[in-house]
Amino acid sequence: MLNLMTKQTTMCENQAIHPDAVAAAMDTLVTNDLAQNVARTFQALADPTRVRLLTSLLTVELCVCDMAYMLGTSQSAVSHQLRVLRDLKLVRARRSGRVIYYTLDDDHIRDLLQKALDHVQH
Amino acid sequence: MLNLMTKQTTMCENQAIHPDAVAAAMDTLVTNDLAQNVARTFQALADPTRVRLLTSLLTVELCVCDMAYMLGTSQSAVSHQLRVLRDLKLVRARRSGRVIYYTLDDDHIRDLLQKALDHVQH
DNA sequence: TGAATATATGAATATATATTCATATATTAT
DNA sequence: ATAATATATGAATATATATTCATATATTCA
Repeated sequence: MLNLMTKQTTMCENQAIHPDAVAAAMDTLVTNDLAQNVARTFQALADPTRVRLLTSLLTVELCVCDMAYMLGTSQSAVSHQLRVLRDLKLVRARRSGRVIYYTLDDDHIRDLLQKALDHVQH
Repeated sequence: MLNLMTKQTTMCENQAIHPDAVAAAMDTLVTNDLAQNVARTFQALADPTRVRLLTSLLTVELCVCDMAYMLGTSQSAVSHQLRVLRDLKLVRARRSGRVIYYTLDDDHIRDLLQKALDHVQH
Protein backbone atom coordinates (compact mmCIF):
# COMPACT_ATOMS: atom_id res chain seq x y z
CA MET A 1 0.00 0.00 0.00
CA LEU A 2 1.41 3.40 -0.89
CA ASN A 3 1.54 6.48 1.26
CA LEU A 4 1.58 9.69 -0.76
CA MET A 5 1.99 11.95 2.27
CA THR A 6 5.48 12.96 3.26
CA LYS A 7 6.28 11.60 6.68
CA GLN A 8 4.89 13.92 9.34
CA THR A 9 7.18 14.35 12.30
CA THR A 10 5.27 17.10 14.11
CA MET A 11 1.52 17.35 14.48
CA CYS A 12 1.54 19.79 17.34
CA GLU A 13 1.43 23.01 15.38
CA ASN A 14 -2.17 22.26 14.40
CA GLN A 15 -3.59 21.49 17.79
CA ALA A 16 -2.94 22.37 21.39
CA ILE A 17 -2.12 19.61 23.79
CA HIS A 18 -3.50 21.44 26.83
CA PRO A 19 -6.58 23.43 25.76
CA ASP A 20 -7.31 24.67 29.29
CA ALA A 21 -3.82 26.03 29.80
CA VAL A 22 -3.93 27.63 26.36
CA ALA A 23 -7.27 29.27 27.15
CA ALA A 24 -5.78 30.73 30.33
CA ALA A 25 -2.64 31.86 28.51
CA MET A 26 -4.78 33.74 26.00
CA ASP A 27 -5.68 36.15 28.80
CA THR A 28 -2.11 37.33 29.28
CA LEU A 29 -0.71 36.87 25.78
CA VAL A 30 -0.13 40.30 24.27
CA THR A 31 -1.01 41.20 20.69
CA ASN A 32 1.59 41.15 17.98
CA ASP A 33 1.53 44.93 17.87
CA LEU A 34 2.13 45.39 21.55
CA ALA A 35 4.79 42.69 21.52
CA GLN A 36 6.60 44.60 18.80
CA ASN A 37 6.58 47.79 20.83
CA VAL A 38 7.81 46.03 23.94
CA ALA A 39 10.50 44.25 21.94
CA ARG A 40 11.66 47.54 20.45
CA THR A 41 12.07 48.98 23.94
CA PHE A 42 14.09 45.99 25.09
CA GLN A 43 16.08 46.17 21.87
CA ALA A 44 17.13 49.70 22.76
CA LEU A 45 18.45 48.35 26.05
CA ALA A 46 20.16 45.39 24.39
CA ASP A 47 23.57 46.84 23.66
CA PRO A 48 26.51 47.13 26.07
CA THR A 49 27.36 50.67 24.99
CA ARG A 50 23.80 51.82 25.51
CA VAL A 51 23.62 50.07 28.88
CA ARG A 52 26.75 51.91 29.98
CA LEU A 53 25.37 55.21 28.71
CA LEU A 54 22.18 54.67 30.68
CA THR A 55 23.92 53.64 33.89
CA SER A 56 26.17 56.69 33.63
CA LEU A 57 23.00 58.79 33.67
CA LEU A 58 21.48 57.17 36.75
CA THR A 59 22.18 60.11 39.06
CA VAL A 60 23.56 62.98 36.94
CA GLU A 61 23.03 64.62 33.59
CA LEU A 62 25.86 64.48 31.10
CA CYS A 63 26.66 65.97 27.72
CA VAL A 64 27.71 63.93 24.69
CA CYS A 65 31.37 64.79 25.17
CA ASP A 66 31.34 63.64 28.79
CA MET A 67 29.90 60.30 27.74
CA ALA A 68 32.28 59.83 24.82
CA TYR A 69 35.17 60.59 27.15
CA MET A 70 33.95 58.25 29.91
CA LEU A 71 33.30 55.32 27.61
CA GLY A 72 36.38 55.89 25.47
CA THR A 73 34.34 55.75 22.31
CA SER A 74 33.88 58.16 19.44
CA GLN A 75 31.50 61.09 19.60
CA SER A 76 29.77 59.79 16.52
CA ALA A 77 29.11 56.37 18.02
CA VAL A 78 27.72 57.95 21.17
CA SER A 79 25.45 60.26 19.19
CA HIS A 80 24.12 57.37 17.14
CA GLN A 81 23.37 55.38 20.27
CA LEU A 82 21.77 58.34 21.99
CA ARG A 83 19.48 58.69 19.02
CA VAL A 84 18.25 55.14 19.53
CA LEU A 85 17.66 55.87 23.21
CA ARG A 86 15.87 59.13 22.42
CA ASP A 87 13.63 57.50 19.82
CA LEU A 88 12.48 54.95 22.36
CA LYS A 89 12.03 57.65 25.02
CA LEU A 90 14.64 56.19 27.32
CA VAL A 91 16.57 59.47 27.57
CA ARG A 92 15.66 63.10 27.18
CA ALA A 93 17.81 65.90 25.79
CA ARG A 94 17.96 69.60 26.58
CA ARG A 95 20.13 72.12 24.83
CA SER A 96 22.12 74.85 26.55
CA GLY A 97 24.22 76.81 24.10
CA ARG A 98 26.05 74.31 21.96
CA VAL A 99 26.01 71.67 24.66
CA ILE A 100 23.24 69.08 24.83
CA TYR A 101 22.55 67.49 28.18
CA TYR A 102 21.02 64.05 28.51
CA THR A 103 19.06 62.53 31.37
CA LEU A 104 17.08 59.35 31.88
CA ASP A 105 13.55 59.94 30.70
CA ASP A 106 11.73 58.53 33.74
CA ASP A 107 11.89 56.11 36.63
CA HIS A 108 10.72 53.14 34.56
CA ILE A 109 14.15 53.13 32.99
CA ARG A 110 15.89 53.06 36.35
CA ASP A 111 13.65 50.15 37.37
CA LEU A 112 14.30 48.20 34.19
CA LEU A 113 18.05 48.61 34.59
CA GLN A 114 17.91 47.63 38.24
CA LYS A 115 15.82 44.51 37.59
CA ALA A 116 18.15 43.40 34.83
CA LEU A 117 21.18 43.99 37.05
CA ASP A 118 19.51 41.96 39.79
CA HIS A 119 18.81 39.18 37.32
CA VAL A 120 22.35 38.82 35.98
CA GLN A 121 23.87 39.02 39.45
CA HIS A 122 21.57 36.13 40.51
CA MET B 1 51.99 79.37 7.77
CA LEU B 2 51.09 75.80 7.03
CA ASN B 3 48.98 73.48 9.11
CA LEU B 4 49.90 69.84 8.66
CA MET B 5 47.11 68.55 10.91
CA THR B 6 43.87 67.54 9.33
CA LYS B 7 41.10 69.83 10.46
CA GLN B 8 39.81 68.71 13.84
CA THR B 9 36.07 68.99 14.20
CA THR B 10 35.67 67.29 17.56
CA MET B 11 37.96 67.65 20.57
CA CYS B 12 35.56 66.32 23.10
CA GLU B 13 36.55 62.68 22.99
CA ASN B 14 39.82 63.58 24.69
CA GLN B 15 38.49 65.58 27.58
CA ALA B 16 35.35 65.85 29.65
CA ILE B 17 33.48 69.09 29.67
CA HIS B 18 32.01 68.56 33.13
CA PRO B 19 34.60 66.78 35.31
CA ASP B 20 32.42 66.85 38.42
CA ALA B 21 29.46 65.27 36.68
CA VAL B 22 31.74 62.67 35.14
CA ALA B 23 33.24 61.85 38.52
CA ALA B 24 29.74 61.31 39.90
CA ALA B 25 28.72 59.24 36.90
CA MET B 26 31.70 56.95 37.46
CA ASP B 27 30.00 55.71 40.61
CA THR B 28 27.02 54.28 38.75
CA LEU B 29 28.62 53.39 35.42
CA VAL B 30 28.82 49.60 35.15
CA THR B 31 31.84 47.74 33.82
CA ASN B 32 31.99 46.56 30.27
CA ASP B 33 31.58 42.99 31.43
CA LEU B 34 28.48 43.65 33.45
CA ALA B 35 27.05 45.82 30.69
CA GLN B 36 27.48 42.91 28.30
CA ASN B 37 25.59 40.57 30.59
CA VAL B 38 22.78 43.04 31.10
CA ALA B 39 22.62 43.69 27.37
CA ARG B 40 22.41 39.97 26.66
CA THR B 41 19.45 39.68 29.00
CA PHE B 42 17.65 42.56 27.32
CA GLN B 43 18.55 41.09 23.95
CA ALA B 44 16.71 37.92 24.89
CA LEU B 45 13.64 40.06 25.57
CA ALA B 46 14.06 42.04 22.37
CA ASP B 47 12.05 39.96 19.94
CA PRO B 48 8.28 40.05 19.43
CA THR B 49 7.97 36.27 19.29
CA ARG B 50 9.88 35.87 22.54
CA VAL B 51 7.83 38.62 24.20
CA ARG B 52 4.66 36.79 23.24
CA LEU B 53 6.05 33.49 24.48
CA LEU B 54 6.92 35.08 27.81
CA THR B 55 3.57 36.81 28.24
CA SER B 56 1.79 33.55 27.45
CA LEU B 57 3.65 32.07 30.42
CA LEU B 58 2.74 34.78 32.91
CA THR B 59 0.19 32.66 34.78
CA VAL B 60 0.36 29.10 33.41
CA GLU B 61 2.88 26.57 32.24
CA LEU B 62 2.74 25.48 28.62
CA CYS B 63 4.38 22.89 26.42
CA VAL B 64 6.11 23.69 23.14
CA CYS B 65 3.13 22.52 21.11
CA ASP B 66 0.73 24.75 23.01
CA MET B 67 2.94 27.75 22.30
CA ALA B 68 3.45 26.91 18.63
CA TYR B 69 -0.30 26.55 18.28
CA MET B 70 -1.12 29.79 20.11
CA LEU B 71 1.38 31.87 18.20
CA GLY B 72 0.72 30.24 14.86
CA THR B 73 4.40 29.63 14.29
CA SER B 74 6.41 26.51 13.61
CA GLN B 75 7.53 24.16 16.34
CA SER B 76 11.10 24.66 15.23
CA ALA B 77 10.96 28.42 15.53
CA VAL B 78 9.44 28.15 19.00
CA SER B 79 12.08 25.68 20.12
CA HIS B 80 14.88 27.93 18.86
CA GLN B 81 13.42 30.91 20.70
CA LEU B 82 12.90 28.92 23.88
CA ARG B 83 16.53 27.96 23.76
CA VAL B 84 17.49 31.63 23.82
CA LEU B 85 15.18 32.20 26.77
CA ARG B 86 16.51 29.15 28.59
CA ASP B 87 20.13 30.16 28.05
CA LEU B 88 19.46 33.53 29.64
CA LYS B 89 17.50 31.91 32.48
CA LEU B 90 14.27 33.64 31.58
CA VAL B 91 12.32 30.39 31.41
CA ARG B 92 12.72 26.98 32.99
CA ALA B 93 11.84 23.62 31.48
CA ARG B 94 10.66 20.40 33.06
CA ARG B 95 10.08 17.16 31.25
CA SER B 96 7.11 14.87 31.78
CA GLY B 97 7.15 11.95 29.41
CA ARG B 98 7.75 13.33 25.97
CA VAL B 99 6.24 16.68 26.81
CA ILE B 100 8.37 19.56 28.06
CA TYR B 101 6.67 22.22 30.13
CA TYR B 102 7.97 25.76 30.31
CA THR B 103 7.48 28.37 33.01
CA LEU B 104 8.92 31.81 33.70
CA ASP B 105 12.10 31.37 35.69
CA ASP B 106 11.38 33.92 38.43
CA ASP B 107 9.53 37.09 39.32
CA HIS B 108 12.24 39.38 37.92
CA ILE B 109 10.98 38.41 34.49
CA ARG B 110 7.41 39.30 35.33
CA ASP B 111 8.62 42.66 36.65
CA LEU B 112 10.72 43.37 33.56
CA LEU B 113 7.80 42.59 31.27
CA GLN B 114 5.43 44.69 33.35
CA LYS B 115 7.76 47.71 33.42
CA ALA B 116 8.28 47.53 29.68
CA LEU B 117 4.54 47.27 29.09
CA ASP B 118 4.01 50.29 31.35
CA HIS B 119 6.64 52.19 29.41
CA VAL B 120 5.23 51.59 25.95
CA GLN B 121 1.69 52.32 27.09
CA HIS B 122 2.94 55.66 28.51
C1' DT C 1 11.48 -4.06 18.26
C1' DG C 2 9.43 -0.57 15.44
C1' DA C 3 6.21 3.28 14.66
C1' DA C 4 4.53 7.58 16.28
C1' DT C 5 5.17 11.86 18.51
C1' DA C 6 7.35 15.91 21.19
C1' DT C 7 11.23 18.43 21.15
C1' DA C 8 15.95 20.02 19.83
C1' DT C 9 19.36 21.56 16.72
C1' DG C 10 22.81 22.39 12.67
C1' DA C 11 23.14 24.80 8.34
C1' DA C 12 21.68 28.27 5.25
C1' DT C 13 19.59 32.54 4.14
C1' DA C 14 17.71 36.94 4.84
C1' DT C 15 17.41 40.89 7.64
C1' DA C 16 18.79 44.00 11.36
C1' DT C 17 22.23 46.78 13.55
C1' DA C 18 26.84 48.85 15.60
C1' DT C 19 30.70 51.32 14.28
C1' DT C 20 33.42 54.22 11.32
C1' DC C 21 34.19 57.91 8.17
C1' DA C 22 32.93 61.95 6.17
C1' DT C 23 30.27 65.73 6.48
C1' DA C 24 26.29 68.64 7.92
C1' DT C 25 24.12 71.70 11.39
C1' DA C 26 23.93 74.78 15.30
C1' DT C 27 25.94 77.88 18.50
C1' DT C 28 29.53 80.89 20.31
C1' DA C 29 33.56 83.81 20.10
C1' DT C 30 36.75 86.77 17.59
C1' DA D 1 31.83 87.15 8.41
C1' DT D 2 35.01 83.48 9.87
C1' DA D 3 36.78 80.11 12.92
C1' DA D 4 36.08 76.91 16.47
C1' DT D 5 33.39 73.57 18.76
C1' DA D 6 29.36 70.39 20.14
C1' DT D 7 26.36 67.49 18.14
C1' DA D 8 23.84 64.94 14.45
C1' DT D 9 23.49 62.00 10.58
C1' DG D 10 23.91 59.45 5.84
C1' DA D 11 26.43 55.75 3.68
C1' DA D 12 29.13 51.72 3.92
C1' DT D 13 30.77 47.65 6.09
C1' DA D 14 30.92 44.03 9.26
C1' DT D 15 28.57 41.27 12.50
C1' DA D 16 24.50 39.35 14.80
C1' DT D 17 20.20 36.96 14.58
C1' DA D 18 15.27 35.04 13.23
C1' DT D 19 13.25 31.74 10.45
C1' DT D 20 13.09 27.68 7.59
C1' DC D 21 14.31 23.11 6.27
C1' DA D 22 16.04 18.86 7.23
C1' DT D 23 17.14 15.80 10.54
C1' DA D 24 18.46 14.09 15.19
C1' DT D 25 17.07 12.69 19.89
C1' DA D 26 13.98 11.10 23.46
C1' DT D 27 9.92 8.91 25.03
C1' DT D 28 5.74 6.17 24.67
C1' DC D 29 2.88 2.70 22.83
C1' DA D 30 1.57 -1.29 20.15
